[in-house]
Amino acid sequence: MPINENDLELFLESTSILNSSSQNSIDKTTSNAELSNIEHSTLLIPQPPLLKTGTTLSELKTQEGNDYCNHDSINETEEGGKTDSIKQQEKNDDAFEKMHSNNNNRSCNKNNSYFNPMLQSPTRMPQRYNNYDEYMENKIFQQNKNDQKLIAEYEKQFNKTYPQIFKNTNIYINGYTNPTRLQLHKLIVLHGGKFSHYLTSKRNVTHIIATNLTSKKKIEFRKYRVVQPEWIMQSIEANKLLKWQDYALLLNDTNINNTTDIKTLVTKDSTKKPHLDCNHPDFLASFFKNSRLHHLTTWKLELQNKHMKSNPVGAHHNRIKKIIYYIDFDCFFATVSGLKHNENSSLPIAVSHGQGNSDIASCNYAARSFGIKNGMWVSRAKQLCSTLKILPYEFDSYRKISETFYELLYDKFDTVIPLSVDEGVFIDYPEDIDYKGISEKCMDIRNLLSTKTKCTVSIGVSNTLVLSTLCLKSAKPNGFKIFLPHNTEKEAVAKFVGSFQLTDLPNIGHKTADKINELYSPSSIITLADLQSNLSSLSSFNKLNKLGGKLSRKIILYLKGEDDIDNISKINTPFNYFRKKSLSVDINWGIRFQTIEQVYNFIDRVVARLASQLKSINMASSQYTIKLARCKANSPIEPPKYLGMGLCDITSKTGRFPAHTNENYIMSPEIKQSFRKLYIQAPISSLRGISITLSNLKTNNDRDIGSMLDRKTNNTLDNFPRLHPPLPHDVPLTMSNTENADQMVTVTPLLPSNDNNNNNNNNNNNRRSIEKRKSRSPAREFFNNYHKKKNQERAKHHFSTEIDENALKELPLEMQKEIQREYAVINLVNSTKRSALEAPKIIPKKKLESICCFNPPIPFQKLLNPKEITARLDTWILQNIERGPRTDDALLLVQYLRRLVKFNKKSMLLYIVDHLEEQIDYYRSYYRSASDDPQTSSNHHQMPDGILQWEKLLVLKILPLRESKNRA
DNA sequence: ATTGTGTGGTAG
DNA sequence: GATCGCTACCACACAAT
Repeated sequence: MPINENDLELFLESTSILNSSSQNSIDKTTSNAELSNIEHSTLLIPQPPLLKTGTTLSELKTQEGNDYCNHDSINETEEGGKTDSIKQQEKNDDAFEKMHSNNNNRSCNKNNSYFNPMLQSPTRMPQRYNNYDEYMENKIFQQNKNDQKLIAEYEKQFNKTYPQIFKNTNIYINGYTNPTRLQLHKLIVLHGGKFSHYLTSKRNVTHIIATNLTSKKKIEFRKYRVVQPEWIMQSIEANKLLKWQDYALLLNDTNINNTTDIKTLVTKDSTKKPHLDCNHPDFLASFFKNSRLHHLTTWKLELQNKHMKSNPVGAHHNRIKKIIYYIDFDCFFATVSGLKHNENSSLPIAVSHGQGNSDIASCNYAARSFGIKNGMWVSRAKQLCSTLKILPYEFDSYRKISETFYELLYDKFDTVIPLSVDEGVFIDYPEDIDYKGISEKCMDIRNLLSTKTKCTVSIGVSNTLVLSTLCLKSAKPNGFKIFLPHNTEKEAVAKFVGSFQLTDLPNIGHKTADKINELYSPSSIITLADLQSNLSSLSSFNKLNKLGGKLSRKIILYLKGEDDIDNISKINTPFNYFRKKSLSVDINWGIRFQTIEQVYNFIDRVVARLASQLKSINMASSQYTIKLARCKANSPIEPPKYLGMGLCDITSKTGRFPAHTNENYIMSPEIKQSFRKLYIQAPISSLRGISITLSNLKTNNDRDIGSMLDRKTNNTLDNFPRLHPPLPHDVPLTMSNTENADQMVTVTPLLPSNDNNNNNNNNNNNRRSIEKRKSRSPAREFFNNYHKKKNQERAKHHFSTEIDENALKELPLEMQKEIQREYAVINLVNSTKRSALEAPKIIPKKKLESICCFNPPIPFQKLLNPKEITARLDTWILQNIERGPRTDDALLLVQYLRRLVKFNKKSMLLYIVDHLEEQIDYYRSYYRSASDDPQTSSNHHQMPDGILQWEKLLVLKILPLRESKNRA
């Protein structure tokens, strides 16, 4: 079978990688071992058949594509993945046929299962077992069973029995061999040998087959019978077991002098717990099981799905009283682990996996008094406090206590927003503020939790999220703080905020804190009070702007104890705020690969995981980002942390799937391709981290929003969490179901090509596109025509779904509904333009009337998207803030707003006016605080005239419009 | 000018 | 035995168009 063009391209590309890496490997830092691995990688090129006797190669071939195939086969090639993807376009039967007649020896690889998901046997995806041993045991059992099955099939098909040459041997194959591992495996098994997939079952292994060993392995294997593959081949040829010594790879006297009796090699480390490296199929699971950070993220999702509720009173939450409780366990992990191990909590305790270069996840306050901090390495912490007690993680307990925590508090508040396993925001909307009641509530909660969980919580209470956060900081540990300032008490607020450190403010981490310090006072460390006093001059204000516009605004608001829009929407519309927008897996620990195939296998596993997660939440993705960490050129090959990533260069690449999908057989090849583009000029062994992100998520069906992870269904219907705000059911939306269904490719990418035009063009187009296509991805190519057509159609709609996605998420729920109706109308209007002119009846009049306010949307300077409009207004205000609005501009705006009133565009009007008010307020408060400051007011920055004019415009012209709407 | 990409930061 | 350095999201600079 000739190598087809696809393969050729792939081949060229893969060899170019290899070339570049071998160039690299010339320099001193690269070991010989790496070089030899690279040479081995050229085994990607199909090899000529070597077998002659015993079993013929053709006999082996007929078994290819058979289900008999190990999921840890190292023989997966990229060509395999690609060609499979091409073939999946064909009927599955055809594909299977071809597979059987496949005439080169890129044999069995697990991608075969991509032909048809149904082919995936359950054994391929190991179930979860209680422990690793159990898993191993089961797996080995399965593999032996498979071996028996294979023998039976061969004997049946070729009607002969095979001489039991390798009886009583147990053979393991290390690394690349020629013939391939799989072929050797079959030969060994057929001729009576046992085959070990893992060296972890070393106690039984009698021989190790290898053609090449890394220096490390040479040492490791020096007591074994390490034999070259020719031993197998020639033994079969000779029809008897030849002396292995003649084929020994390692010339080791002690072994050669050994008796030729086949005796199992018992090694010291046979009892050792098997080491899971990143090539092991269960590495991901085992890593995640022990990763605190992974648990944090998954728990957050779980808890939000299960316990989040939002019962604000009315649409405009910011105008009614709210009491925000920020509740947080004190050094949660340390406390719980301490309880579990009956440690005295007054002694320094920390939670960590290891004893040396291992992160401290949490330490108690006794430990903190020594200067120990979370995230510090144990070795360093022990320098600070030699008596520090290191406790293991107790993930189950953490999770369980967290569950109790939310269950106990769920009914006590109007709104519950879990932020983590150990902390959440809880909100009440009382009619009046009852200080005594609040502090009693705090005490009750603390008592309750302390009796039920034996853990202490701290509580910060205030009326904005920022202030609550700060209150919590000052309440810790084991206390509560209530700070509910009146609107008039600005000074008190400023003073309170000023008493904190830079990093105490949300969104200011150590990097930003350093930056701010550098900006204002490189020599000493400044506090928030320093920052406050610094901000009163415009030049200082501009300094802050170097952090970026958004962040500096945030900080200015925070310094006054006010929430920014981000915080507000988090509180007011949590379900909207915490909608799922992306899904990713990051692994930056334990990543050590030798060959590109191992990486591909790994990517396959990661993508499989992502795909199943996507499916479980009933979503599909159209964009991915792959991010790689490779160790920095001059940093040591092994970092101080065991299997850590060390210092790395990080690069990333985004790409798009041909359509929305959640199938790993579409995603995987694409992502691998991006990997190849990204990971160039570096040996595979320097890869230290991989992250794959899927974004542009879309639900399969907007009305049927699936569960996020394993959401429990014990909630009442009323409180049943939703990821999206409910959509109006009677309104045809822009993202109509039918259109979505077309966009979404969930099962197989087979297309009904009943479009006549396209069909005719296809043949012509194909020839051209093969010549000059950029993408080597068959899936992409396959979709190209389809997608183009789709886009053309969509372009006719003036409004794409993106408007909904981006613009709506910021708005309160009520407004979202209304604006969605607007878009529904817009869409109807557009569709009328397109097709309804010929067939005007396409929109029944009744339907139109049922949509609340059937008026066409009102553009502002040709803009329709509310976010775009406010953005334009923002720049307009910013540019004219000091000299005031120009009359004609102001007129334009007012006219626009009046039109909104006239056509009853309530939500839009409200949105715009509120926004304007907020903006002008923002500048006004800035200039006011500047002019209040005695030091600066004399020099510059009196309240500029422009501000007054803006205010005038706002108060006299704009705000009344909002009121008129209320009356109407 | 708008849109997309790669990078960086933060939180818990 | 070590060790388990995740992941969602936003913002921004800059390039591409």
